[in-house]
Amino acid sequence: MQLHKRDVVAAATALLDSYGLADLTMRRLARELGVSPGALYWHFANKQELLGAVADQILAAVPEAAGDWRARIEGVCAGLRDALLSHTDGAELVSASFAAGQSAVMRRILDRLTDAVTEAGFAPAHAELAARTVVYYVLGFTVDEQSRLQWDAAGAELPADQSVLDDDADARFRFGVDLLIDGIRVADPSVLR
Amino acid sequence: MQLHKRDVVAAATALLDSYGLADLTMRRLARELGVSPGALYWHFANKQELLGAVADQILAAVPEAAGDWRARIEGVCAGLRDALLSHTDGAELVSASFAAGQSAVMRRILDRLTDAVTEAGFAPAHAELAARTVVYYVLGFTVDEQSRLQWDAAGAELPADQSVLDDDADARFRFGVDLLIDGIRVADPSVLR
DNA sequence: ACCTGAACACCGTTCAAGT
DNA sequence: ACCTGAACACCGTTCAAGT
Repeated sequence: MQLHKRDVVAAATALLDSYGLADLTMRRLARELGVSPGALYWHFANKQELLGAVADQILAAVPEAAGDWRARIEGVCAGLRDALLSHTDGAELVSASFAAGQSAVMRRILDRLTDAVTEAGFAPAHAELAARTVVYYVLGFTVDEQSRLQWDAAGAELPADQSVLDDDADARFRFGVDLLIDGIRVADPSVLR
Repeated sequence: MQLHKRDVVAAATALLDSYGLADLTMRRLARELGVSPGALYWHFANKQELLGAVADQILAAVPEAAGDWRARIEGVCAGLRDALLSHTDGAELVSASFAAGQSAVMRRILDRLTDAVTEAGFAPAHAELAARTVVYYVLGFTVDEQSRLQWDAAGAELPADQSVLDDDADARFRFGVDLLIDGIRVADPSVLR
């Protein structure tokens, strides 16, 4: 039967979860699907475009956030991080696809953050810059966190050292988000507080 | 004559500047140096380690920054961005090497930023988190900026559209840095204003 | 329209053997 | 100690030809 885009993306996501980004190759994916490597190029222009589709599938799990601008920023950040952490190398893949301009969903998330910052009182151009700063933080933090997590999971068997207060990754993550929110709160001239 | 680490790094940097990161391969580098590919593995454990050495060479141009904590953060950020922009794909290379933990100089830059944030009144653990946030911003912004710059340089010949106020990249960059500095200023409980 | 087969032009890494 | 030669096990992408 025919090969459809969604089957390809589903198989790619399965490959990612089982073996990681380095083993997500066009040839291996084709083998898994029982087709020749060339077949994939009927459905996707190149590997970047396919990875962008996988990134968008991962990001589909990020929920809409409600509340005031502050709560919405916090919600989007937490949801984004959770989505990235639930797939092997998810942060690295989405980060690369975003940088390559291949993730439509990431752009929508950026727009939602821009809206929230606009509500905080920023002019549109400045709001997008602030929203980008938030995205860079979430991606950078989570790429880092996930690489440590995956390194620890392979072998290392937790050294159980300074891992009581220090490794509360959630709290560390929120600390950075709050720093950015504080910056947004005071940087805007129209808000006194 | 013998091959030395610094010759290898110099040739790699030249290759990067001329053809970009995608064409900086172990085989091509060996060809350029007139040795067999295997020779490189006597001097470097693997490609990641070699790229880390190239990243550190690029980062050697980042100057020490003086002044109060605020001026030092601004100085390091500006110096870092300048260093990245002066090599083809410099931001992407350094970003990847930092994420892979292969850049010793990037860790020192992080330490300098941590010192500055500590001087602003943060406890060490929080200071490093804030410093990381700054690094994620500079890397994210500059990867983005450079990919657009290089895309425009190839062909596109400037559309000359909304590129008067909007594309003042320096100002856009400083806006984000200031946002972070504002966040650092207010997030700390011991500093009033 | 959709896919195969086969090719093109490469990769990173290893390692016995040489000097 | 330092490097060669050759191999191993792959890559992404293209494209005539088939159905």
